[in-house]
Amino acid sequence: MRTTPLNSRICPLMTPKYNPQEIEPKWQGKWSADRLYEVKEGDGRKKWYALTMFPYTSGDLHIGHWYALAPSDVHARFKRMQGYNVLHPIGFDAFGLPAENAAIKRGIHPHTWTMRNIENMRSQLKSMGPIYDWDREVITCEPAYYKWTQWFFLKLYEAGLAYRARAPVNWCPHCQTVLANEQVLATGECERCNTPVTRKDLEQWFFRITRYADELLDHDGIDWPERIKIMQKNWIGRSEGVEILFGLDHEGVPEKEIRVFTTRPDTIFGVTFLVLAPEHPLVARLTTPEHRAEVEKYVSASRQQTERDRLSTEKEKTGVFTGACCLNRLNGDKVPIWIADYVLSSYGTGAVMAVPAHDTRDFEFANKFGIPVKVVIAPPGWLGTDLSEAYVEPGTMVNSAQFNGLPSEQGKEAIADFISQKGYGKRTITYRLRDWLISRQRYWGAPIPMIYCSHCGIVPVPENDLPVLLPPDAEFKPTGESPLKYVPSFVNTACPRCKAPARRETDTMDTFMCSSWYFLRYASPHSAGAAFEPEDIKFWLPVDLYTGGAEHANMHLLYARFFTKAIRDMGLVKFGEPFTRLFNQGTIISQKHKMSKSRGNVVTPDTYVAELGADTVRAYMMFVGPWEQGGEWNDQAIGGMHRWLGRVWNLVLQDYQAPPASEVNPETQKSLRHFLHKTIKRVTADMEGFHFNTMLAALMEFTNRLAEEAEAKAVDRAAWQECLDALLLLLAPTAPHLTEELWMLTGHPYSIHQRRWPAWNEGFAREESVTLVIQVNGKVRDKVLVPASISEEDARKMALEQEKIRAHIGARPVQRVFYVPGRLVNIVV
RNA sequence: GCCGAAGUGGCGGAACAGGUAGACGCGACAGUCUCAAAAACUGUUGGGGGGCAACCCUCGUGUCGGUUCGAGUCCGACCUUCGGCACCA
Repeated sequence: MRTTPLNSRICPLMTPKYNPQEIEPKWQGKWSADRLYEVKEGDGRKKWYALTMFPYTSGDLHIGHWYALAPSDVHARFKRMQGYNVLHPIGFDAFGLPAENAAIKRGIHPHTWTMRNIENMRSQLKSMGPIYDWDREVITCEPAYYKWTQWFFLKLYEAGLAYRARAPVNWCPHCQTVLANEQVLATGECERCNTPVTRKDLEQWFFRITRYADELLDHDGIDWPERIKIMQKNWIGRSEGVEILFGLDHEGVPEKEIRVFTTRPDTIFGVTFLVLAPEHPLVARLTTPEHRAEVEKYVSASRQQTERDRLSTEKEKTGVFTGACCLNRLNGDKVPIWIADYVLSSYGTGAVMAVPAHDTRDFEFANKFGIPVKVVIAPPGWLGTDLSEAYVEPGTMVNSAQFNGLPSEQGKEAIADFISQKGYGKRTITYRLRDWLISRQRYWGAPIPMIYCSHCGIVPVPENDLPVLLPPDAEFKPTGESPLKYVPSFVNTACPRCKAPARRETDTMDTFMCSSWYFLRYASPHSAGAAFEPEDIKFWLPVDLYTGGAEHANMHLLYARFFTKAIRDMGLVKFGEPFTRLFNQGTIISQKHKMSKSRGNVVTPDTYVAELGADTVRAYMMFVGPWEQGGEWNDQAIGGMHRWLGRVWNLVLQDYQAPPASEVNPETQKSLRHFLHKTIKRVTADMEGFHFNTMLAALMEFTNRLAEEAEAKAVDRAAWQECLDALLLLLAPTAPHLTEELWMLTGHPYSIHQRRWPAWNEGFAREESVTLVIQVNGKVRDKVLVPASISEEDARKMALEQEKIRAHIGARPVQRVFYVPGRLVNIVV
């Protein structure tokens, strides 16, 4: 243990004080002037593309941003020191509603607001000391970028992956725009502003992401967290089942069938009614005159409901009878047709066959409206009595004609086959995933490059005319229609095909379109003639390591995968997965809660950087807990990190009093070397596994040991210096400024960040002696330091000879002895 | 309701692969320095009990069971917290 204060060893006049305020801007300036972090292709080094989800231009980086960005930077620096050619770029997700809302609220143009925010964020980012090559910065709202966003839209259109359709869509009354399904919360609220979302029938642009549903379910070959893969699988919601046609025979109704989708064809003999979604196109035609008033009332009421009300599972079932019936072709039953809002028009066929005996929802509905319940799957030991609740498990088929007696799992297949043979329906697969709605009725986004001509119909803007520029002079009235609609100079154009006057599409694109390809642009940020250069893509892509929050599982991460697969099929890239490895960092919380403006617990890094320095903030972020789990921001604890960096400073700069050769202790020297190599090994492994908290703990233990050695003065100068050099190199990714300064002050050539990561020698890292634990009946009774090479025989013998152990054994005979090499001996008596 | 992650000192967290629970840090307490305080540094710090003492005993990783020579770690049931999905037929 340390006995004398370190400070007493340091001459205050000779040694500079650790002053991050001075050294951090100094080195940042020098690195920038020297273009130390400039990224260039093809110098023979292996590439490493490490990407962090780029920030939205909200104006201020809070500590959550740093928690995403700083450890990524540390890891990228580590890879760089390992000899990789590292691309670790930064940019800004710059289109989006908040800019427009700010414009409305404060009278600033969204462009001004955004660019001002970027400037502020850029200087905040720079204060962190990252290895970003600012020449590769990408800003999605710049015409040079969104020109290519539009170009990709045209490519998707050409490929038949972009289409325009009228559909009931999610509408946010507050944002005054439509939203994609992924942007509506489970509560039915807008993901951005938490306003309950309503429904509107609108003609909108969609991307055919559903065409890739099966491929998106396949995560083979990519190293992603299980959790995210499961979230995507649930979201895509593939279910295999049967589409069954129920016969219709109604005067004046041309359709002779209703299509229903079911995953339980084994229950078809238990159908006692059919339910259509209120929006189902057949509703109006099938409803009989005496039920018309009631049905119309119900349809208009459900149309007005918010998504939240509509989807609430708490709510009691409602519905009305249409007066019409259809035919169950398997048993000739006449089946009454109801409408109810628990059936969704957007899933399956918008119609379900209701089997109250074997579906909880149908059971509830049948009970309420007095519809018969017919058991067709017998629960084990069933006596033919009425069910008190739906039986949804497998069982034995009954009341099902020729299928009686079959186990229901088998019956499922048998009936599916029977239905397809008879032409009553076919096997099919349904997905929960819907096509991606990308139109937005707002100003601050990339205009959809389409033109409507009264002669030629929908005509794409020719590639040569891109970009379709956003007019700077739009009014941002939130009217529910795109502000671009009211800019005549924008709207009015000539048809590219027939030259007649035509109108431009005035909706803009969902900003998730902008972020679906930004990772490609970083490879060729200045390419003017293309979205990217194939050879750059070939060199850098796919992204080796993508880090960011898990909240994007079903939005950005799904969209980007779809986009990549789509352009792969166009032949633009050769890979189908953009991000080979994904890592999700946890959330940093403060005062036990997630940081939020409303709670007033948002921590801003700037004040800590100003007070303690960026190195302290970087290191502290990584010390609060495992990166994937997040951690708690603690104002006290960060002081501890600053103290430790100060101790490193003093330790490195102190004048080590090496002993004369005769007083050097070879044992200590050896043991210190072992500690050093063990530390290099630990730190390397922790870096590789993103275990930054334990990596720093290992470095702290190492500095504690060095402080002891500074007192003991038993190792020679070379050994001491070797330890200090390694300490600085191991700490360089975490505290780039401090280590650069100390590297210089200890007489090394600039720059530490161009040095190689230290290597360990396995022979030195290996333990020479181990503490052998001796247990009696599983309880630790003694510990003995033994050579690591001790033989099993010796260990057993030695254990039984220990005085304390003999005392514990007493007169009892030894029954068994367990030996775990290098760990313990357990004596059972 | 379903899916996923996690429950360890006063606090954040360590513990590879079933083998010393509590590394590292914060806080607290005591001390050094100081007129004093702050800062810095040094020491102690899971609970209970015993010993003049180096130490010793005992309980202890959300709860209850189980497997094992041995369980924070594996198995079963449950409780709590946090994420995601939720009338998806």
